[in-house]
Amino acid sequence: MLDLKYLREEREKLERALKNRGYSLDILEEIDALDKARREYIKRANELRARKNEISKEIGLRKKAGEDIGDLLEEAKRVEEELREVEEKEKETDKKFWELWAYVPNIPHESVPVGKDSNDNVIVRQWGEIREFDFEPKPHWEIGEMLGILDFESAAKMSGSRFAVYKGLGAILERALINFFLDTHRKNGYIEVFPPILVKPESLFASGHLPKFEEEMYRMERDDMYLIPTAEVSLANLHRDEVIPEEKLPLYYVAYTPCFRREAGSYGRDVRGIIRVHQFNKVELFKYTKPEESYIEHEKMVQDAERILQMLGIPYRVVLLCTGDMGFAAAKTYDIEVWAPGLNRWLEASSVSNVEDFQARRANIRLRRKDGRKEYVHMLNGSGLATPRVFIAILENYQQKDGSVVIPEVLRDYVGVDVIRP
RNA sequence: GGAGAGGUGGCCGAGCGGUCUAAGGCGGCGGCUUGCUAAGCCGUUGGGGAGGGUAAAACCUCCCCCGUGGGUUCAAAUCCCACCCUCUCCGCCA
Repeated sequence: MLDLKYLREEREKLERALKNRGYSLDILEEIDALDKARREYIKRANELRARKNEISKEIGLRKKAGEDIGDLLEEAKRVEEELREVEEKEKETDKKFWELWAYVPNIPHESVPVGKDSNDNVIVRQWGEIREFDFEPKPHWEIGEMLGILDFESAAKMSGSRFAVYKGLGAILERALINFFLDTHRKNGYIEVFPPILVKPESLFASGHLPKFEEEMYRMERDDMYLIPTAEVSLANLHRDEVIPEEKLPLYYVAYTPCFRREAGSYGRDVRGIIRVHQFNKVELFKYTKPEESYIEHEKMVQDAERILQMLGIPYRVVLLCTGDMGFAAAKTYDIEVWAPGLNRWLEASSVSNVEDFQARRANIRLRRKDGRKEYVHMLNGSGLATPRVFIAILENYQQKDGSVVIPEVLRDYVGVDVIRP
């Protein structure tokens, strides 16, 4: 949620931001009108309540003195009547106003390129040698099935499409990745957290996933709980309604969780393999920072995620998303894409965003300056990393002509073997 | 799932229909005193909103907030209803 100053005082900035993101400006008129109306109602209601308080106080005094209070009771009735009317309108207007305001996305940072869609994203850097194959590299699902470490048939039987069963060394490799990610980030100063993955709607509102992305999530109707689409949700709620002393910032967190996504609206896309599945594992990085430090911390977070891929020897590129391609809550986002030779394409393995104070305002998380002043903190999130895409990259980049897959050196202690053979 | 207890300011804790503008304590901050330290004394100390004020602050006025939402009343922390959360015990289960 944005600061209301953008609506009231810095309207041009807001309009430019919406335009650059490809949003229509139409709702702004309505929001603006609602804001003005609601303030009028607040003003009138406050006046009436003030009078009401006066009357009550005077009744108390007069009663004690044994005087007549008939005229006051009458006035009180009139005031009460008008107050009810005004309060009702106020409530209604207020509700509509905040509903609409909650749909307004974050303002992109000035360093974000203006653009329409992913074609306008900017490749910032690329790392690693793209391997030349002396045979036709296979897609990961073929490798995985051939090695007996991925089983899509059984997965479809128990859960339907877009699920995978990891077996044997496949299961071990998956677990190895999670542990390797967690261990590495922990050594870089992140506090490890294992949060709930079933959360209340308020938590999703705070992280910015509700109300806009209801369709993307699995909901437990009986208890009105949701399965998290990312650990960002849990980590963004870790300090909800808290005031953090500035000397405690920045706070670094890392969490492994399963993530659940309905993938509504992507029917028929990436249906094979584990590119796009309903349930996957992800290690998430999260930071709470002072506003003046968030962009430095953002760069550092990207590098923390990149380091993992360097250690694994997987070629990747860092992409700066343009205004039209960024997520709702983000002010600036870098994607890290890994090279998948079997698919002959780049796959997003991480998305690292600075949401500035957008979530902090929704979650009410502030910092206390040394002089006692309070400000909203800046919050950052980034995958570090999502396992399926890395799993794919390992299988496809490290595949050998005989169908075996070499395990990257840093993972060998975790997996227990150097090569997965047919 | 059953039974019970409880949710009040940063924390502890009183209050049970009208100076609650929430006692008192602890903590924090400022000061005084004290040759140091401990202690003592005085003062101060919540959040949100609307309006005014300012270059921006400071500041001023009013309103709301005692778990949440309703209700009763001229008047609610206090009475009534519903819900949420926490804790204890029992049952069931991983």
